[in-house]
Amino acid sequence: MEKLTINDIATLAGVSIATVSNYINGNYNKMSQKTRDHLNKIINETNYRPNSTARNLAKNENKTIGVSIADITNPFTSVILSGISEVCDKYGYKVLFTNADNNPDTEINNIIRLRSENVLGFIIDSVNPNSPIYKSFDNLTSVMVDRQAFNPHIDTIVTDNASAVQAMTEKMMAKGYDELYFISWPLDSVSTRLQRYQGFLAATGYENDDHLVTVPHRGDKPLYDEFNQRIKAIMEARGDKKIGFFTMNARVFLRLLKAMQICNYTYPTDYGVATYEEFDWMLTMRPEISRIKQDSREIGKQAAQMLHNKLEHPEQKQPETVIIPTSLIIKDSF
Amino acid sequence: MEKLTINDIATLAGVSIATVSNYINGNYNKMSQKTRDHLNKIINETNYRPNSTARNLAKNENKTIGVSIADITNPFTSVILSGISEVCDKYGYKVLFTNADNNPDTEINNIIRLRSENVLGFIIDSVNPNSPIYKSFDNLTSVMVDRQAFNPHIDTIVTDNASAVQAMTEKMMAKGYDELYFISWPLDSVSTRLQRYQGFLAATGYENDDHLVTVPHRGDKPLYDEFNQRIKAIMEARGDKKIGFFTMNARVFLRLLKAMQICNYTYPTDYGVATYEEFDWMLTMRPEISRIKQDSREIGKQAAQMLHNKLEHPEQKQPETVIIPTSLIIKDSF
DNA sequence: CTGTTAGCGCCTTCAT
DNA sequence: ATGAAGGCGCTAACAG
Repeated sequence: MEKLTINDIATLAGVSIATVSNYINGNYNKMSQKTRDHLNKIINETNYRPNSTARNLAKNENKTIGVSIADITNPFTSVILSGISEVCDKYGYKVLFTNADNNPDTEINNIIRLRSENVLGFIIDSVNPNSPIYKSFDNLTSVMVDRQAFNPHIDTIVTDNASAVQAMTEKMMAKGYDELYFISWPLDSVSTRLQRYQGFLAATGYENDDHLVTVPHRGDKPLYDEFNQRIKAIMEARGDKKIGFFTMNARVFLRLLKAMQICNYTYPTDYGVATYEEFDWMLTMRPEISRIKQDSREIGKQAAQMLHNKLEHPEQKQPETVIIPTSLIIKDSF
Repeated sequence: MEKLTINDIATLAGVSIATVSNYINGNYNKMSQKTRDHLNKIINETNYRPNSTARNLAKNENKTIGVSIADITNPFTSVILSGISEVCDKYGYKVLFTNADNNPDTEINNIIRLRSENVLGFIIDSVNPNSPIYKSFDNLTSVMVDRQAFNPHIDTIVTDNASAVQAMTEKMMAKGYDELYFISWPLDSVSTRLQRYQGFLAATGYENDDHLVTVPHRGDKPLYDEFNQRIKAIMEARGDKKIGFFTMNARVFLRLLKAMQICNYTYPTDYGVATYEEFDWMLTMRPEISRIKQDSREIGKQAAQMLHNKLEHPEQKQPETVIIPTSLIIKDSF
């Protein structure tokens, strides 16, 4: 079964390729009912599919957007992608997918490949939004998501980091905690981490980093033993101070919980806790966890919608930052 | 900044388009070092990118594979996608991504769109592998993943369902349980659910479905209240029989846990439990959960590898089922 | 080493 | 209502 071309169909049907082309494109008014039916029959029988590469070339358009994802195994990210995908479907964009596996170099390669595919636009969930490669990007054809560059020149959809954390931290403070700690991956220069930490600082008023605990790393490898020691030390030193922790995302939250279990501390008795991110599995924890819920699907949807708008109505503008609101869910974990 | 074509570059450089084409394709032996340098300079300055649509048309090849995902927000699935993506990168395939959001109709549309894109091959994580649309698929260009058709005519990569569950159930039986229940979404005709249930039946020897508990649904909506009642009834009727549960995936496991919490039962005292699937958040549960761990990344990788092999060496063969092994992790939850 | 030319499969005026 | 022909941007012989 060879690949059929428009020519084959034309000769099979005994018409010219122009007529077949018109049929394909729904210009039925340009042919008799008879040829229309005839073509319909032939095309069904032969199961002919026009070559979309040739179509794209001829029309000089390629309704494809490139999506560069930092780490698709992150549940938060996969929900973003579902939002992107939904909106792209709606507008008829194809989605060219790449995944960087959290590796900045892979990400750069992905971007380069996407570019050479002549995609119409980009949605980028970046490992490192400050990478020089984005300097060459055009705010007319790209949208970034989640992590933000220090000096963004591309529209970015982010979740509400700082003020949500600030609000949650204030709730904790209102419960009379003597000390609050912010637990995080190494801040490095990741905007989401920094912003969340800023919110924490704004609420607590701490003026140095004594209450910042990051999971130690050797290279890429987290050193959980050291982390556990650190937590243990903090707990043992607490005396009769009331002590609480805010974890910067769900994974860190799990690590904290684990560290606490090892030395037999339980919340909310021995310590209070709240976290950024919400997942299903939190629903079965007792007492329930206070948490900040973000609408990741909405992030994806807005990113795709915004890109669509820009592609339809190109207009050089100052880069914009859209903040998707979060919701505070307060339970009895502190 | 207009789109540059190979022609523009040729005139700019004062050479023919053939030379430019050769340069683009790395055939440097077909030109002098001088023109090579010259072209290099021009292309860098102009930031020229060859139009990949035109290239694909000219070479009549399109190194793209279409990926149809049932539900990308499922953590299990997103790991599969990461495996697919990794191997596709390695071989230089682009990934055209679609997501069905668990909707069979959306899935069919996605497949149709993918097809008209003239992708080289398909990897399909199907909502409904028995859909008639797959009848028209060719085992030369497609691989399915996870769920399996009753009468597969396409190679399928699945996880070890039946025998893993059987092994786990046998471990439970060895602990002297008087009754074991299999907790699941409605079996419908989903192969993974059926196979896991078969494993359960094989181990227990139950000859009817009295020990199958599915989460009741009204349409698409799960009726958790009814489910909770059902669990409660089972627990209250257990007398002093030792009773255990195997949950068919992590989400159902969470629902069972929740139902148990509502009536204040805890494992392993009041009941025993084990589940299919492993996720990070299980690590903090006390006692730890006995579980069946599947290597979903490997599923994705093998699917992509297999597709690649088929595309390179087309050969009509009987459809094959590849079973990726799982590992039993036995803890103190039963 | 470099240029000419005929396609790749389809679209789109412009005639008929 | 239908057909002929040029063109989309690039590749791949084949000449020179």
